[in-house]
Amino acid sequence: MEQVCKILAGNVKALRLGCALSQEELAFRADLDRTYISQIERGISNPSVLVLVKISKVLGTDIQELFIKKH
Amino acid sequence: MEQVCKILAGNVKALRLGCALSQEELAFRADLDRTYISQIERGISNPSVLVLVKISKVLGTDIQELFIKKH
DNA sequence: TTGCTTTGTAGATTATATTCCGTGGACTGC
DNA sequence: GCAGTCCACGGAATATAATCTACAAAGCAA
Repeated sequence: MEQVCKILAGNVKALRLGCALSQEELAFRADLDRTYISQIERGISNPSVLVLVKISKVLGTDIQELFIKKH
Repeated sequence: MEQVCKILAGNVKALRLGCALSQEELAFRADLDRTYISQIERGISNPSVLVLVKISKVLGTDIQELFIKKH
């Protein structure tokens, strides 16, 4: 899709695992679909700002953190 | 719409004016619609990540900057 | 082996982002 | 006055984000 989506993918997955959550649990708490979380973590979707806000809230961080490229 | 969209709105507008660009010129360079730039700057749209990447590139910054709340 | 949980993935549907058309208002300079 | 630029705003059309359903595969434990 694009570089940004790959970065998002890695960060969401890493943060989710850091919280010891399954994709399904994250989806439930963020009021999103499980398969959509899977798409985001694979970098094949182009989510909207509001979706990222929902996810970042559940993961205990802010939306900017999701865009930071790790090393 | 939501708090984050208002922050986006203000930052896009401020950065655009800082570059001395019209909405139309920003839209052209970012390959977006003029009226959509207007919507974003009014905080009434929920743009996708790829749209924000396009805009931030034209404005000479990165996507994270667009989410920083100015005091 | 079996059973359970988690995730990938595809297709069809719904919701909404994004575009495209237009109009009108505020402002500036001539 | 007029012409030109810039922007707010609406409605309709199109593109795509986001959901829902279902099935398969991988991992892990008993």
